[in-house]
Amino acid sequence: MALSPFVTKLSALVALTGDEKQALLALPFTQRKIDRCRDIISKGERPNYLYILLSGWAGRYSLRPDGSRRVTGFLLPGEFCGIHAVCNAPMDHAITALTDCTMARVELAVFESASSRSQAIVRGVWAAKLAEEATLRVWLTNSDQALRTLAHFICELDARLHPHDLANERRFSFPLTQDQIGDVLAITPVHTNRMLRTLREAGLVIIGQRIIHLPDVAALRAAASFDPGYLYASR
Amino acid sequence: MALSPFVTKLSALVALTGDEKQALLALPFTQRKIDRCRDIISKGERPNYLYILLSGWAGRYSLRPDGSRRVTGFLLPGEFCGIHAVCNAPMDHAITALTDCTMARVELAVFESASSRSQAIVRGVWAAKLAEEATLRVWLTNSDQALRTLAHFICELDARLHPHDLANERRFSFPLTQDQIGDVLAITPVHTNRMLRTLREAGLVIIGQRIIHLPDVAALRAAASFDPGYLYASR
DNA sequence: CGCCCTTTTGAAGAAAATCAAGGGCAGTGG
DNA sequence: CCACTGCCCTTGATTTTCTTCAAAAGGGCG
Repeated sequence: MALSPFVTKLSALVALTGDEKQALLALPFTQRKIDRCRDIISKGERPNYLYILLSGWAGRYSLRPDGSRRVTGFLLPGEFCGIHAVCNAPMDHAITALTDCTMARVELAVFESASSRSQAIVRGVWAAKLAEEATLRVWLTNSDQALRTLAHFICELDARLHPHDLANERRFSFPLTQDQIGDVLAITPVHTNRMLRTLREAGLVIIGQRIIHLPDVAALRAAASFDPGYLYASR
Repeated sequence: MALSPFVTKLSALVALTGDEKQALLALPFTQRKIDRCRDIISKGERPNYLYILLSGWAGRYSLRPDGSRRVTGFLLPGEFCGIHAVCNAPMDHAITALTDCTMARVELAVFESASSRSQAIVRGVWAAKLAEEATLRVWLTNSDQALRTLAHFICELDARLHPHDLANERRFSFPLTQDQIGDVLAITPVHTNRMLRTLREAGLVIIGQRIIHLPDVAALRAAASFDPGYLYASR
């Protein structure tokens, strides 16, 4: 069931019937692997597909006049992009593989015909879009202090990766380099390193060997003033 | 023709037929004035209307944990908000009157029935939404240096207010205080003042008496690395 | 005039960038 | 098996950018 992460993701946003889930799982798609650091969609492109991330982490980014990169959003397994294309607009930004990725591509026309038969699917896509927009606003609002921004970002990743996990301690794969984190938070890698050290010394976040350990999620969320409401993942 | 700014705005994004324009102008609406600094839509609300700004400037904003405000987007005459509500989601942010405003409200059901009869109107709304999203990404990407961010912001306002003006010199009403600009750029009002002085001394931007004067738009755009493509206002 | 709001400027301090240098570790090739 | 290389992480010292605190000046309006 290769598309099942997509179904899981949509189910977190809206209630889907068994038939709707089956329809999604039955969508025809092509699959391909993308190496880390390669673009999945380039700026200016007009994609003809709905792209669904099956494994790995990907990111939306833009370039500054000086050539530096700013990551403006994340794609985690089950999440999608390319929807842009419904109005045939060129991409205003690019999407890149932050780790090695596996992507599924569904032809837009095929997906549209499936969604035309289900109001819930349409609402799910809308909800995902709204959450993305809300996330952009949260990132804008939170960009005042690097330490809190970093803590908030880690909370967001945790909440998006484990929407139903109620435990207060977490340990999960965290494949980003400090350079990449810097591109996300708009700070230098040196400063990223120092802020991570501060969080480590506070006993809130330990990263090592591409694994992150959060000994006390509640304390981390408090430090970050994190409220997951903007992710619209209440279901 | 009270809704004509709305028609003008949509026309800038998609081609509308005479019939479509007439249908929009014939939409029933209620009108009201909102004083500066008062909220138009609050956070958490589920608006039942499409709100169209007829005069004045409004802004989307969120509050930080410390109570300070971050403006995450602008509404200029003819632009709208409340579309959020199509999926009955609560507002993740609030909308406030940055100056005294006049707003029109159209019942969502009424607007939806009008748009169901015109694919162009639907595409116009989508295009506006995409431009808004692209703008959020540009703001995120550009938040590295206060001077360039300020110059870029002024370029954006100019481009949105005068999409068809090809002259290189501009003079127009600019009702924001330096406090408000600070809330937009996420810098202190003191620093806003200093950056404005720098732009004034460079002969790029002169603000006084709620009027802004741009003696050399091309030079300002160059200094800001401003490219209006993300506004999707090519028409 | 006197009040409030806004703008302006100065001086000191905090936050983050920049510059620079090592160190660990995995993979590669002799 | 070990040296080499490339990538990533870590830390220190210095400089730039922006904030904070404080004070004063301008402008519109009762």
